[in-house]
Amino acid sequence: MPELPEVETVRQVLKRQVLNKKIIKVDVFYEKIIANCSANEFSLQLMNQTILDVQRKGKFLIFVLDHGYLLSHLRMEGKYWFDLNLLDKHAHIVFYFSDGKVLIYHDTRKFGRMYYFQKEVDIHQQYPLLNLGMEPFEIQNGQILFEKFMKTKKCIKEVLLDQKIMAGIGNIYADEICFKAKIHPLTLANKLTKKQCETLLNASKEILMKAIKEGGSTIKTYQSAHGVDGKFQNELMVYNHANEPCKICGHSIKKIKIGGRGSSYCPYCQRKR
DNA sequence: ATACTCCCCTGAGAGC
DNA sequence: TGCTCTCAGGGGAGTA
Repeated sequence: MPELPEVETVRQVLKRQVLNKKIIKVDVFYEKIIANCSANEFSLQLMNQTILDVQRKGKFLIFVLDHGYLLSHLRMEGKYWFDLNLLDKHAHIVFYFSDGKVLIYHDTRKFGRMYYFQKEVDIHQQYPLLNLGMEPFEIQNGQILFEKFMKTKKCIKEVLLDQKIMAGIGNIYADEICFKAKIHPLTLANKLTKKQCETLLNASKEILMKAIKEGGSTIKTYQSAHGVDGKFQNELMVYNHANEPCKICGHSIKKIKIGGRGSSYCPYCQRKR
């Protein structure tokens, strides 16, 4: 669920809540969340380590510890809570700190994944970060996108969701970016002009920045922290607005399936060319 | 390399 | 009430 703006919001919340805390115990109730080692080893490795920083790359959270790194991908429903009273059957991992505080990983659909790496490894050269493309903010100009798009046969909506090409964009923001750039989501990426690539890149940066500023989008159950709603859902132009009039032109927002994902767009503002 | 299809999970809401 | 179906901010494996 969470995309770059939501993960960034979670990162900021985490940084306030767990920075410099020392882990004294880790309970893993659902082992498959731990992707690259056993739950036992995971707990053992984390014990007695202090959280020195919380970083982010794309949709991955990176807990920097004194002897290693903990990577966390929230996928669709992953979230972090800080109150032991909120423990329920969907709380899969609990970190206990030396000051008596806790960090709970909660994930209704159990899609989220965590990875532990020793400090010696360069995590950016290691799966799963290895294949991540640059974030829109790191891309200087549309020319760079244009060149990447030349090499694919996919439509722009699928390309925006491909983390290898650009990292951080998910289904909500992909639709919003296409709308802002006035590009039909089924347009083949290799047919986009350099000017459109420039527009698309700028739209990506603007929308993601604005969303971060607003604390992300709170749709359905998702919250950056328990009881904390984002505000960007109020700014959404097409996502979650199927069959409603377009806020710009009044035509009805359409919803179709692209690559198995629901895709909303305005058939008038985003005419195919 | 790319296109499919299916899978991992649970819950909400629609339709009957 | 209860069943069945579809859908959901993601990503990966297996197969042609």
